[in-house]
Amino acid sequence: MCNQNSCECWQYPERSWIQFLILRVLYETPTYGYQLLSEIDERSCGCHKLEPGSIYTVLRRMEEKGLLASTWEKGDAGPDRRVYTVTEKGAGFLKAGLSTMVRRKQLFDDLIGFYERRFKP
Amino acid sequence: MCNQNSCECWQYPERSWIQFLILRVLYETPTYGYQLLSEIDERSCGCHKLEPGSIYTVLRRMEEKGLLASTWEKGDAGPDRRVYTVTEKGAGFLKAGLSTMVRRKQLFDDLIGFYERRFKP
DNA sequence: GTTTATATAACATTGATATATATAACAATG
DNA sequence: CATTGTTATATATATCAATGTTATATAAAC
Repeated sequence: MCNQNSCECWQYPERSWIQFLILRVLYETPTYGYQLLSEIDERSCGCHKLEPGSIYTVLRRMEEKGLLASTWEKGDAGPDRRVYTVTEKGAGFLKAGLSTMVRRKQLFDDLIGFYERRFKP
Repeated sequence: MCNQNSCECWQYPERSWIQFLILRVLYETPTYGYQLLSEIDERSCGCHKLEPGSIYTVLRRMEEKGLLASTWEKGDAGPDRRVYTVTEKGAGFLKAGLSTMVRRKQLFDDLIGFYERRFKP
């Protein structure tokens, strides 16, 4: 099924799905928490709504782990924003996680196929 | 991106990924924990190895939640086996979860595409 | 006073780790 | 033959760290 038999990723990317989403977005465009909320909402077409409490907690913990770094910036309006960028470590984490996801793609597709066969309305 | 804007699934299927794998297998062929270990290992090509301690804990909790039901059966060899089947509630849970996964497919594919563009060796 | 923006304590869920138990089959030993 | 030890099969559970949610609080700018 897969083309590799080993898995160097130290954890299940499915478990930290949101962290990979966040890293993927920040990798291309560093931004701040409040913006990420709508960004992720948009990209997932409303299927992946996050509460503010979730995103800020996750962002803070990711910075503690050294996956992200932040600086304060003045916005056009409203209070200052904490802008996050992906660190080198964060990029490595993202790469390893996505690599595992790629290897799992067929397992994922199998689940989709199963749904179409058995449950599709 | 998605074709629906709402999400009736009460939780992220990514968070309980393994539970959906288990339900998907048991839905077609009821079996016991030890067998599930190799079944899932095989289907994921060794990318999704589970320790016995994980599968039995998950199975027990899924039965507590009413997603699975079990009966003891004698095997050809070795000790008796606890064979699990998917309950009606379990099937509904599986259907709802997979339905959400389908809606997330494009988000998933976007991550795969991102990997190919940015990281592929 | 509404929108924008961040913060955090407390919590439930999840799956992993480590460890324990028990049965059946089989070979070796006495 | 009977016993012993080993391996493969099979289940169980306590404890733990990671994860994301909930609820709530704070504050700046307009």
